Amino acid sequence: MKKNDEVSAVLYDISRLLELEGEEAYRIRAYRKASQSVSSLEGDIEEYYKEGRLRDIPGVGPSIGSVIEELLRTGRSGLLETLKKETPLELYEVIEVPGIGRKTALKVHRALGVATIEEFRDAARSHRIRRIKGLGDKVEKKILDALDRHNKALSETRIPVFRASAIAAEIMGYFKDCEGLAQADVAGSLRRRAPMIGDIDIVAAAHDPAEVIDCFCNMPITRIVKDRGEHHAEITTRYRVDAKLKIVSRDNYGLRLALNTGSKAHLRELEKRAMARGDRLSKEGFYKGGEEKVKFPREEGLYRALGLEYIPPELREGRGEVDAAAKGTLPDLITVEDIRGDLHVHTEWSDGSSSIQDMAMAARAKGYEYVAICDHSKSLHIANGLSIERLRDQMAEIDRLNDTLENFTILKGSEVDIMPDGSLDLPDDVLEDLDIVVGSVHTQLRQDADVVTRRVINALENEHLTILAHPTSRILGRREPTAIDIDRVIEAAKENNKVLEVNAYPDRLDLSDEHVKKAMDAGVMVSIDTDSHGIAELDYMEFGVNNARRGWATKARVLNTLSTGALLEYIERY
DNA sequence: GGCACCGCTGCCGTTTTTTCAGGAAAAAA
Repeated sequence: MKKNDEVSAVLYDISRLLELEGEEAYRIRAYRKASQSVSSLEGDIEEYYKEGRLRDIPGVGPSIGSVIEELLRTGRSGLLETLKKETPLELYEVIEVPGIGRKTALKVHRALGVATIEEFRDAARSHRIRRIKGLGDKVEKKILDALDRHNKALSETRIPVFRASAIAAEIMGYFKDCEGLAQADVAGSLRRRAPMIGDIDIVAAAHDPAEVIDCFCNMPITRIVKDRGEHHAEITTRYRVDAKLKIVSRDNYGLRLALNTGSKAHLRELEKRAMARGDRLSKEGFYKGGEEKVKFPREEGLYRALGLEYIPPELREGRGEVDAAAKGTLPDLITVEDIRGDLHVHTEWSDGSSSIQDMAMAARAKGYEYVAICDHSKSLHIANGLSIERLRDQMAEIDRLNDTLENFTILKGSEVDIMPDGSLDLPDDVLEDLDIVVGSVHTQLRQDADVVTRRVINALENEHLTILAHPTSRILGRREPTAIDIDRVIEAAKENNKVLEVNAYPDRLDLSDEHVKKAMDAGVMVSIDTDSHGIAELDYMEFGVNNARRGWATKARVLNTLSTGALLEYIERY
């Protein structure tokens, strides 16, 4: 298999150098695709070569085929070597930094001979970049800021929860075939459904611990076994995320699961609670009256012993959940089953990939009563935003489709851009003909706090707007939220009876859990919507609901738990 | 540069605005 990786790496390097040179995009993409294809190849590429089947590999044609052939025959690539003479490969790392483009990087490289990220940083710090013709102090500062942000991003080793969930599901799938296993659960921050996950914690009980450890260390996704003991193991997966397994006793499984689920702040609260009741809870276990050791096969028993309602994992963040559980005032959390429709989805009319009808059918198949088609409005050109005329056509199309549907309603909506001045991208006479208006900020994301806050509040004061979508515009791990003052936004939503979205798109989760909590505390409604751009993405709902649960959201405060009639009435009223 | 589906070809992601610098890069879904 090593040869496959080697070939894949060479093809990838070629694609990067071609990109640096400004080669035609499709040629770059062809090499990249071939690289990907070779790396995910099941068989040995040398076998393909020997059998003359290289071109059976998807993305490999005559040209790339001969590059691979040369590589396997001589161990070298003439094309790669020629390209390397022109441009150093390290320069590619610079253009990968968001905010520094290819031409700027090349210009700096040619003027100063610098190539690595460190050299660029030095060049910017010593003000050598501002002296290059065509660049100035502003660009120099931009480069420095971009490199700083990049540095911060590199030290972030966590991954978004939806990716961690998929990896954990894969691990649990392998466990099914492990005979020595009695029981296993995901624990840690993933069980709490935190937005970003550092590593995947798994707690298991075993008939045969050695076999289970073996099983874990020999999974197909295991790349490196970092640590291995009689009752624990730690691996790095091929997704570069670590997974830890702890084998615990069956009779105290519940307590161990709770201790391994955390959070630290939550456990500290539990320990304090135990102490106040004359008991003791620690890593060693639970001691009734400080002396008698009590075991809990199930978590519920532990919480009961502490005189608490059972606290769902999503709430275990030390944000007052233990007090609430003691008083019996924990929120009755929203569940996926409570959701009756999706109020923010796209179709092929703008930048989605499915038709209106397919989105409607898929939504109905999920058991929903309604779906709101909210394609982009005219100003968002990159997303193929709808002109007023096309929007009118779409509304007519939805009317036609609704006539054919029973027990399901397609709502006419728009994800209308909130313009930099706070006005909406559609005139009132269009807005009032829509069933639902979802407003979003997509441009000018770097406005000052006061400007962007006023902008959004202005939109919230528009009588036609129903929902404010992804209120902070954050993209997990990639883009910081806008400088918006969320407290003022929540206040304005309250005053104007507007709904704030919990965008379920997995790298948005916006509102954040903390912001959802603020909205709940303020008595503001939220709507959990997927922002789907195709039928498969309707399944993102689960991540939005999990995120809302972390923010203590209850069914009563989630707009899209309403029936179609109640929903339309609600929109009409406010 | 690869590929699909027939011919010697066209498609593969796109378009506009903002920003910095004086034409061009970067950002937005």
